[in-house]
Amino acid sequence: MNRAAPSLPAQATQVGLAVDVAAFAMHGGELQVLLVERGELPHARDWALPGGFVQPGEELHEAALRELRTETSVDLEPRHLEQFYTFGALGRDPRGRVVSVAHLAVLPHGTVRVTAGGHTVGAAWQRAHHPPRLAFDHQAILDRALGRLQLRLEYANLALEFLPDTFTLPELQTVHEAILNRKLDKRNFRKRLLAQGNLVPSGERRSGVGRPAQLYRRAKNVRSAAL
Amino acid sequence: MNRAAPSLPAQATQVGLAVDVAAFAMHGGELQVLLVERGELPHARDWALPGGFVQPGEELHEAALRELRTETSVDLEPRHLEQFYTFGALGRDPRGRVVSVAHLAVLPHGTVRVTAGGHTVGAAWQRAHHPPRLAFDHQAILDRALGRLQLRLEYANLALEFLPDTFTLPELQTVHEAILNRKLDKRNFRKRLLAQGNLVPSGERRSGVGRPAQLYRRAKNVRSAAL
DNA sequence: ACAAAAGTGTTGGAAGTACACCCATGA
DNA sequence: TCATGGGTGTACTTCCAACACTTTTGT
Repeated sequence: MNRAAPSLPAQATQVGLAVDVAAFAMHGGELQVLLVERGELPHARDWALPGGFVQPGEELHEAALRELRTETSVDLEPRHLEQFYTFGALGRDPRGRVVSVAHLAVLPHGTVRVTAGGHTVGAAWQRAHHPPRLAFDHQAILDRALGRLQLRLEYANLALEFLPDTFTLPELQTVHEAILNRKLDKRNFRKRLLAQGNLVPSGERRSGVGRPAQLYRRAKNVRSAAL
Repeated sequence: MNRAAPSLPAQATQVGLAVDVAAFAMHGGELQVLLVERGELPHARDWALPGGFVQPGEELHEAALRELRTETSVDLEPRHLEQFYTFGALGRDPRGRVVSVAHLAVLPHGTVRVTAGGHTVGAAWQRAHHPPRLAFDHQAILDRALGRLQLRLEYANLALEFLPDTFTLPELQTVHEAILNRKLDKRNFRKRLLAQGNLVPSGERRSGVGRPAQLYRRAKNVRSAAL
């Protein structure tokens, strides 16, 4: 280790460092993404992913959580957050050079209420596969986030994060279908998920319109989706 | 579009923006990573991944290519480069806050000669799985790069990038083994690769010590590894 | 002839896909 | 009784992993 701690050399470009968060949840059988309505220029009144500038002395993931908290009132644990790509193209922000480290977040079930704060005038869930027009290059960020989310579905049992403690298999299947944006075969889906051994029947059943469905919960030893 | 182009707000943290490149090649049947010996503080005389600060008006991938060119004399096409993770932890650089966007590069076969330039005093290939002690957090960057490289091997026929136009199946297998860092079964390997249909026998054979091996080239329609 | 590396097939298990009917309940 | 959604099994295919001997060449 060197004792000397010289400061940044002159040729080091100084840029604005930002984070953006693509936060997903399931509502009404559809995959939703959390968006905010900007209150300031540029792109005032446009929808955007929650995000903003990193503060001095703040880690990237801390900044992402803070922005999410202040702009949408959603308080998240670090383990539900994953950095997935950095957007730094020239001209992506009209104010100057801003590099944004984009994060993927999976919101635990029940995170429904969102309220605008900070510099935003609105915060709302929107259909992830059919969002409104987005500010900056946020559509590109969202596209890449969706791709990453689908990749994660294979490994981690990510879908469980979107559901309450107990849930039915048809509900779980709906989550998978919403993320993958396509229909799955019921029998094959159940076979695969149950064979995995991560689900245990709770004994209870849930009545609805048709035949009541068996309720399941995640097995004890299953680690919650490592993002 | 807004006409107004306000400058960055006061709360925008300004940080040093850097890129680093983990560039790989095959030499002597082993996966090698391109390292430079630093000539300046901090970490003078330590080995590091090629990289440096992004210049104003320069895209991230351009900066990565430029640093690679000036520090190691390796000239690369953009399609051989992929951004894979951004390292921005506080304290990762003693000079101040520096965020580094790390890139993965696969060097086309034949890229052997490297010469130090810029602020470096040395440039050399080193064993990717057994590198010397690295400066900053570059060991973590290298680890993640290796992981990404292994993932890429499945999809894209990445391994072909490491070989000349014509090559033998044992050579191709060696590349896979070097990247995965484990041995593969010869028969299964050949079956899988040939079934893929991306290889065509060139008709020629290559003589060496034992029985001569059939030479192959990639099929016409095979896109070269999309990184 | 021998050393050295290339080349070749079969079998078993695991995982995925396609596909159609019966069951339990509430209205 | 009927409408609604829940629940079940089989056959086929594909992919992967394990495994050992023969062939061709140079020396």
